[in-house]
Amino acid sequence: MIELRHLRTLLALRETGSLVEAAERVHLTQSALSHQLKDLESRVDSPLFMRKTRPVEFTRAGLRLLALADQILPEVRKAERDLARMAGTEMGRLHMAIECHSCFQWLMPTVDYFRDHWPEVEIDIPSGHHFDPLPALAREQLDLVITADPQPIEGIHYAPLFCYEGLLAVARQHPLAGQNFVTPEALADETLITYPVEQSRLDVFSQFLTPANVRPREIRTAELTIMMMQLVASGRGVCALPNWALSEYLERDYVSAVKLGEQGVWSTLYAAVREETLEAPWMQDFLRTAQETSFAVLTGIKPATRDAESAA
Amino acid sequence: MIELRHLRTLLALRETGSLVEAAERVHLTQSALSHQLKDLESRVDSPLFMRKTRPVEFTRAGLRLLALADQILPEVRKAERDLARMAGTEMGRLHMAIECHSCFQWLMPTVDYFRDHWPEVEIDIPSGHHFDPLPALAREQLDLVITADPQPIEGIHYAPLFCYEGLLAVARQHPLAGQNFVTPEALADETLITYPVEQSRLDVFSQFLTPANVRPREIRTAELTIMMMQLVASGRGVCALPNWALSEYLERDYVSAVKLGEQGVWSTLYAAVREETLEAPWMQDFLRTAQETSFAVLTGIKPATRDAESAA
DNA sequence: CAATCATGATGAGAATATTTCATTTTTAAT
DNA sequence: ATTAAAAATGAAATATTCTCATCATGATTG
Repeated sequence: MIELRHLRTLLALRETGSLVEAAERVHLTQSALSHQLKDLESRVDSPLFMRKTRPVEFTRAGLRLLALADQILPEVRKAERDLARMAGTEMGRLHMAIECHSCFQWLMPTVDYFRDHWPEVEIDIPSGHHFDPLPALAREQLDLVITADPQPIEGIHYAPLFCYEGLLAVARQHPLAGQNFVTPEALADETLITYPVEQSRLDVFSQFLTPANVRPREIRTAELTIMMMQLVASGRGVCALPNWALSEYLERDYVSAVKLGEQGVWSTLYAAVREETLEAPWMQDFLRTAQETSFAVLTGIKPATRDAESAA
Repeated sequence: MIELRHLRTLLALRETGSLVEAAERVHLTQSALSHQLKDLESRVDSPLFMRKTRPVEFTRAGLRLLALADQILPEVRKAERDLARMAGTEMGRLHMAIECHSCFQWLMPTVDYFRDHWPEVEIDIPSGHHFDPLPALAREQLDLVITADPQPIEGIHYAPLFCYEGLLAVARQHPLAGQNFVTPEALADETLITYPVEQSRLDVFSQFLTPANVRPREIRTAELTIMMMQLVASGRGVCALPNWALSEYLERDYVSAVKLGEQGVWSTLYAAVREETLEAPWMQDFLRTAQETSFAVLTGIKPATRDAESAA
């Protein structure tokens, strides 16, 4: 007999494209998933997907099960929500901090969904906090932190959301436009536009400029992505942003983008939560929604793994 | 996390009204079900039903889960059907014998459903067989037998369908009409109308008249229930039929009905199948459909799940 | 072209979860 | 009250699911 567990696994597999990552998402080992899927295949007496392709490719049987999963798992979630509400356990608090400034773009739909469906949970993104988010999380001043820099802290769980590449946005007529990639040194004579946060929190610095010991000629800050784009488009500077944050401007040929170094600069975003709150049904729901939403945002670009991207 | 197993159990519990019977239906012990439900209640953190009433009464949380079950289990079954078809395993044969003559009433919808959804399975109700059905089942001449008299035979599984009471239909003006119950002796002067089958297969004889060593004055036979009803209504005899077969005539005050003896005469109908064929997905589907349909007939409820499906 | 690396498969044993058995408690009926 | 049926319970048995360690495979790279 098919069980919901199997359907959840298949969804994770479709979203991640590999057993290893799917396993991480459902909190199991790769081995467990391999066994589970083999068992499922014997139950339905058909292969479900091909393992030799990246990302995995589903068979007709696999697609049929995915369709079932898409159809019923949301209903199951709805029911779980209703039940959690009936249980009448006092609902929690969800105060978030977001280290990655561009994340508002895909986080806001998740927050909206959440406000609709868990009205009892007090949701907030306190701005202008001066404390370090991760310790504040451990101290229970925060309940969730979106971060690209997971530090192992006792009692903190990091749920991976997705992987993205940082690109350098430049004006279309800029000499760097059209290059395969830029070297750190090439930025020494540029004006770099960033969000107004510490440099150590910006991937361009921590993963690109600082290791090469380069500083840009000038640094300007802007609050909003659209403002950065205007500055870049008019040739008043360059800026580094996640691929998905740039995609809409690239499609409209508003700016150009170049890889940062030959390998590119990659990060994985995590949602950090305390292990106790991880169990709460609303937290589970939030994380799954966040993962799905981010997946949806990214699918316009490509599957979220580093290898898949750099291969392309 | 909720699993499909839990939903299937809850459905069985609603249909049977007690743990003992629900357990039988899902092929588990009463103890297992008690544990499983307690576990489920702790997962959703609410009681699901009251055990002190017969039949059990569901709480709001229990009803919510039942609604979920009604919604998604039919979809799961559809998927399983599609998968069985994709697996391309050769499809079986379903030749049935029906010992209980009135059963055609509720069996026909099941057969129709089945023909639509498992066109590959060769379904047939060979009539006019002269052999004993149960041995013929063991001999693989038949694949399913509807019977009220389960004899333990090696390799034969009896899936209980439902329990019913045999009632005596009499004319509205008949002296027995209105009595609380009839004694076997009261039938010694009556004309008894039966289906044209061996007396040993009729509950009135095997459970009522024969133990009291009484024979009715005369015995007439009729092929169809409606014909029996006409004879009874016009005072030309009495006849014993299952409560559910009589209900439509009782509602229209066409005839009256009396209990057979103080305790009544009760039987359970079983679907007998060979253990090997029990596993086949189409057989599972047939049995579940038969159980649901018979349940629906008994409660007078049209099963919503079937409607939804046949609409699609 | 070997060496490396990542992915997925596999077998054995560990850890969980589920089920049964034997028994007790509870409830309803006489 | 007494009894019979139903449900709960604890412990043991069983089944299942998972992890660990390891291996095979294929791709990538120097």
